[in-house]
Amino acid sequence: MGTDRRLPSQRDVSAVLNPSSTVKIAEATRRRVWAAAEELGFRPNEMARSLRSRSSNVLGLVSSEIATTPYAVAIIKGAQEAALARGMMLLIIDTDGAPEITDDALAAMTRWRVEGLILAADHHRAIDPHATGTPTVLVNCFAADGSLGGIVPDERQGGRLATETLLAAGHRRIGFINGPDDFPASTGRLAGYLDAHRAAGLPVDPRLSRTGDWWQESARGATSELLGLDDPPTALFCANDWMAMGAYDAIRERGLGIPDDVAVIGFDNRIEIAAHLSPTLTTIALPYREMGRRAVEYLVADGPATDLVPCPLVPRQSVRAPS
Amino acid sequence: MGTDRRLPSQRDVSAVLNPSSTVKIAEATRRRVWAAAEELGFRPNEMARSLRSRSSNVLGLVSSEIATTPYAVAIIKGAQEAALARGMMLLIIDTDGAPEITDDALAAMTRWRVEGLILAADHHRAIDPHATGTPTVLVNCFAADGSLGGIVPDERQGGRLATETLLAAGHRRIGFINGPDDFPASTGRLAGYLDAHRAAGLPVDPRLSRTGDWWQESARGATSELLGLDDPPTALFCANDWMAMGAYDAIRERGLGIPDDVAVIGFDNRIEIAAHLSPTLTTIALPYREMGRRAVEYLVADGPATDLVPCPLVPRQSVRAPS
DNA sequence: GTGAAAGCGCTAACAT
DNA sequence: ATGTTAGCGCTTTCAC
Repeated sequence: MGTDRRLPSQRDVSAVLNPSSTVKIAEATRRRVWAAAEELGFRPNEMARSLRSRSSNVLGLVSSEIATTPYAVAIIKGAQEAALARGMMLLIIDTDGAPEITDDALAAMTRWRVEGLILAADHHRAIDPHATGTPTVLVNCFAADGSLGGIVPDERQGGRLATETLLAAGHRRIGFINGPDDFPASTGRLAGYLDAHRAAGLPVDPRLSRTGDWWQESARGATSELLGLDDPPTALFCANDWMAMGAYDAIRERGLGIPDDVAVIGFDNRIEIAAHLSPTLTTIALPYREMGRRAVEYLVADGPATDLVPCPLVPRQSVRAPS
Repeated sequence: MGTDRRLPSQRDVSAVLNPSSTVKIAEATRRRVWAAAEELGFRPNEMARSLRSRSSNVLGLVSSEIATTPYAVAIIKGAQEAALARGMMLLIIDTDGAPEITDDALAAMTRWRVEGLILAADHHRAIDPHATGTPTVLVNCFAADGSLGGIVPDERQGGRLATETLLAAGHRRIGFINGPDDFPASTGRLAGYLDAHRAAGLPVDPRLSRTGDWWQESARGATSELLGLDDPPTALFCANDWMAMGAYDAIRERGLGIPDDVAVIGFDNRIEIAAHLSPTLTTIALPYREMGRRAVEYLVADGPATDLVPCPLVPRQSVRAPS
């Protein structure tokens, strides 16, 4: 019975259980350790591990009002996925937008010695970031002073894609109902609308652009005006799905059909709306999950300072397929 | 110049910075410690603290598909709030419903030595919980074998409240469009519907109850049938907001008005729908945030084994105010 | 290849 | 009221 009955030392156990250890351990020892760990249900204590190795393997995510906003949660989800895939923990705190909670959250992150910090916002906007000693990425927001890298949706590409989708379906007069000027989403989506026209060699009729307030009613009015023009648009690009919903109302009021009389494309892909209007709404999605994922990559691999994530098309019924 | 220049010992620092310490420290020492901590930006290392004190001050929340479901996120939010208020960290992992991720999540929770575990589901249902060595609460779900305490919405009280709201508005014939039988939400809401009738001394006309599939179309059909009856209902209780949306369609098709010809009440308070229909939808809210909050209380204070959280009314325009 | 020993940053028990 | 010391559960030298 040549079985070695001595206990492996602590060091061996550590090396076996720790995939990242470089220490060489005999196969026999490995097996004994695994078997014992299995039998005892042993789980290494992460606190002790972190303390000793002076690396917590923890990333922090502090978000403002994300967890209360139906869709932006996907940012958290994406970050979570990426972190777990790398064997890291994600510490998440949502602040509801309250500054004192943000301070507390940041303090907590420091006490837990997070190795990187993700600051995320519920909608694309500028923020005034606290300086912490920790590597930090911004998601869905950017530093007003440009001091920090930010991962944001490529609004311009999205606006262009929306417009091109309409162009591809044969439309030549495309109305645009935008949000207020002071949102990055508005300026970006407008730029994309213009880009698409330019690329197609088509003139832009300024009378076809209106500004709404992101809400349904404003777009209903704007759509009515647009449809009342001598040479009305045959398609409408609404800068968000709520406004697309308002456009639907106005189009129906005139007894017109979607997509045959007027095609409509939205932005944001709020599926509770987009997938349930009739006809269902073709729209551009905000790549939240991907943004969360990239935030983690950025922190661990030191990615680019600013990252524009493309917004994909979600084709549904409100735009005819190209012929 | 009586200033004491000696450094306070480690023990004093620990006692001062630790609110829960019972050790008595002189006021002068306290001040010196605070000042130094402030100046150095000192933040105690939570890992070391947890390791030594053999208590992690961490709670774990593992949820299935919550972070991808627009509203149930509020469970996480509520739990977060309550945990932070008690100075505890909440470790959150959403599993997307995949069993192997759940196992990983549970293993991670163990390695971080969580002192309590919250298992949450995206909709009210029975689950088959893993046994872990850690105190566990279920939220929005219950153990099929009754082995674990669960915090769930009081569907029955909600169904009763919905029905009573209609009764209070003067309605006597109330249609009920329920979800499929095999959901706790369906059986509970039906029981509440019956309760309200019984309490009001009103008979229940079985022809007024229909079963939908939670989706808009099914309720549209059911509503049409109901409205085609010789003695049609003057009010409709739809077991969720999507179905209320379908009821709206059917009511409009008949040229009837809401709430004057037919009142409608929904359930779930999916605000993206409820607040944006016209007229806006009166509905019953699921108390997700409160449920998350209670889960934490349960774990730290050893609350009741099963907890039914009341569902509040959210009055909007689809039911006339009581006269 | 393996074992022994030190020490991460704290808290708690024991002295003074 | 304050200082000293041991040790939480690991990882990492360092000697063998």
